[in-house]
Amino acid sequence: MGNKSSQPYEQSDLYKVRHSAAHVMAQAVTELFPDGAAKIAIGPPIEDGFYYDFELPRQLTPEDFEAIEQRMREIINEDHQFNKQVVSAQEAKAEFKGQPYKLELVEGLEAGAVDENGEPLDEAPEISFYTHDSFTDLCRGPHVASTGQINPDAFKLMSIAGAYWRGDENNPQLQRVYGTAWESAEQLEDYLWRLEEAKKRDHRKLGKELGLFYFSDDVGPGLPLFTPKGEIMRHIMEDYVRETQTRYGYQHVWTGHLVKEQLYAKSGHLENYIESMFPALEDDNVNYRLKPMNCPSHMTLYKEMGKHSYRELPMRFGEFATLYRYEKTGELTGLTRVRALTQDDCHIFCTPDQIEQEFTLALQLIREVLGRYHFDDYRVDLSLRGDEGKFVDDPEKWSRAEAALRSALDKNGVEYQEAYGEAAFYGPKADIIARDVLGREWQLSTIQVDFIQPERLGLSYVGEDNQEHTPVVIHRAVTGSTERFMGVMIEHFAGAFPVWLAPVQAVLIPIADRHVEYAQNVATLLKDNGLRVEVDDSNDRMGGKIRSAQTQKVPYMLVMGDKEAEAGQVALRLRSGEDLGAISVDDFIRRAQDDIAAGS
RNA sequence: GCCGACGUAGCUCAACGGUAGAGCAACCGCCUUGUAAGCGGUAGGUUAUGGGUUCGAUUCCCAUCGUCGGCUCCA
Repeated sequence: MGNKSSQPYEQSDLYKVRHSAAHVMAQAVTELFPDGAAKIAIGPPIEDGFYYDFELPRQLTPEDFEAIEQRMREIINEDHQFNKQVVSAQEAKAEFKGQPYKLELVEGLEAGAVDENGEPLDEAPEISFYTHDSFTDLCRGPHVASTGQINPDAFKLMSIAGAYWRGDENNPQLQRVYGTAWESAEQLEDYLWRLEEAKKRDHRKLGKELGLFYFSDDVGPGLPLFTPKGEIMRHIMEDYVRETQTRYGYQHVWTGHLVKEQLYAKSGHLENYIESMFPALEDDNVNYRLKPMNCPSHMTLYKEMGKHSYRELPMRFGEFATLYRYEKTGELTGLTRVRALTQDDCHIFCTPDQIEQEFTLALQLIREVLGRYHFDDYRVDLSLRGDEGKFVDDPEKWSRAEAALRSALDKNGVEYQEAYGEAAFYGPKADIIARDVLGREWQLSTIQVDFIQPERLGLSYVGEDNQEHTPVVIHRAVTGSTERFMGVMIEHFAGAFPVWLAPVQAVLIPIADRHVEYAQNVATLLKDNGLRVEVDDSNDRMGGKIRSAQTQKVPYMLVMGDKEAEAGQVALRLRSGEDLGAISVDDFIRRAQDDIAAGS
C-alpha cells in the first residue's frame, strides 16, 4: 500500500478519494446506459485503487475507457458535494427500485444480518445514501467533501474483468471495472512505473529469456519443463533446504507418487478436495490417485514403522515430493500456480507438550532459509477456523490447536494478524508472508497444527504412563513449492540471482580465438573448485560476448586476452558493470567462494 | 470452471478479404577482436487446431485447445 502514515488505510484521505472515484465512475457508466439499463452492485476502494461491479446490456471494452474517464473528469471539475443522508429501509427500497443488487443489499441491512460482502454483522446498521450530482449510492462512506477533491490527473481506469456477485460462483457474473487513483499525478506515474517494473520482472518472461523453463501444449497446461539451467537451480534450492533441515534434526523420507484413494477417504482429503485431484487410475476395482499431498503417506509410514515410544518423539519427516493437483485451467499461472509441484513438506510427529518447541524450531529454520534468499521483511497470518464450511467438527481439539499456535507465536515474540475461516480443514495454521523488493507479498512458509488426521489414521505412541496416546502432527513447509518459489525468486531478484544460486556463475570471455584454449584451462580449474562456468567461444567480439552475458545476468565475466593468458590472470567484470581489472585465477576463486558463503 | 481479450518464424513484432515481412536468435563464410550488438550470406511459417461463409480467408463467423487480466478455489 502506498500510504506512508501509520494511520490505517481505511481512515486515510486516499481511501476516501478512491471510494469517491468509484462513485464518480459509477455515475459515468450509468449515464452511458440511460433509463436504468445499468444495474449497479458494489464499488469499494482496494489496494492502489477501486472497482465497481455492474450488470450492463453489453460488454464494456477498453475502448469505452476514454469516454468514461472524460465524463469522470467533467464530474470532478464540476465539484459536486457528497451529501450523506440516513434513510429508512423503506426509503432505500423506493430509491433503488429497479436495482436488484442494491435491493438485496438493503434487505440484508434491514435484516441486520449481513454487510455488503454477505458477512455477518453484530448489530443492525444504519442505512445511508451518499449523493453527488445526479448519482445516489447506498453507501456507508466515508467520502471526500466534493468531487473536486479527486485529482483529475491522478486516476486511470485499468481493466475490466468478470466477477461473481458477492464472490459466489453460483451467482450471476458481473462486469468489474478496475481503476487506480492517487493524490497526485506523480504518484499515479510512480504506480504505473511500478506496474511496468513488475512486468519486466515477470518470471514467465524472464524464465524464457534466461532459458530456465518452458510450458508445452504437448505436455499439458500447468506442467513445467525445466532446462538444464532451470534444473540446476531447482537442485540447488532443494539441496539447500535439505541440508538446512538435516542440520535442524529433520530426516527425509520417500513415499512415491501413487496412493490408494481409500487412504484419502480416511484422512478426509477426498471429500474436501476431490475436484482438485486428478481423476483416479483404476486397477481391478481399486482406485489409485496421483498424490496431491504427503500427509497421509507420511502418517502411514509412521504407523508402519512399528510401535513408537514417546522417547522417539519428535520425529520429523521431510520429503521433496512432486504432487499433482488438478487446478482449474483458469487458475494456472506460470510457475506460481501449476499442476505438478514439488513441496518441501515436513510432518513432525510430537506430543502435545512439544508443539511449542517444534514450532520454534520450524520458525528458526524458516527465518534462516528466507534470509538466505534475501527476504527479511515478512509478516505472519494466523488462520483460524470459520463458523461454517469444511472444518472438522471437534471444537475441543480446535481450541487446543489454536491455543498451542498462539502461545508458540507469543513465546517467539511474533506479531500476527488473525484470519478467520482461512484454516485447513484439519487445523489452524500460521502462514509466513514475505515482501519482495517491489513490496509485493508472497505467502511462502506455513506451519500447521493438526489434531485431527493423526487420530483418523490411527497413529499412536506409548507414553511415560505406558498408555497409548495420539501424537500431534505439525505440517510445515519452508519455501512452499520449488516451482512457485523459483518463480518468486526470479521476480524478487529480477533474474540477477545471488552467486550461490545463479545457474551460471561466470562466463569466460576469450578475446580472440587464440585465447580459447587458455579459457578452457581456466574453466576446468574453476569447475574443479565447484564453480558453474561457461566459455563463450562464439564468433562474437568481446563486446558482444559481454552483452550476452549481461543480458543473461551472469554474476562474473572473466575477460582474457594476451596479457591475462601470459600472467595466469583473468580480468573480472561484474554484472553491475564494474570493471575490477586483472586478478589471478586463485584470487578470483577466493572472491567467488567468499561471495557464495556470504550469500551475495 | 466462469467473464473478457488474445494466439502470425525459436523470440519480439508487422501486414490484412487477393496464396505472409522485419529485427534478434540459428546455420555458413569473412574479420581475430580489450569491457553492452563487426560485416556478408543462407535457411526458417499448412498464420494454434477443426469446421463454415466466400471466386478467394492469416484476415469474417462458429467450435476446440492454449495464453493473458480478473472471479472462484488453494490440502
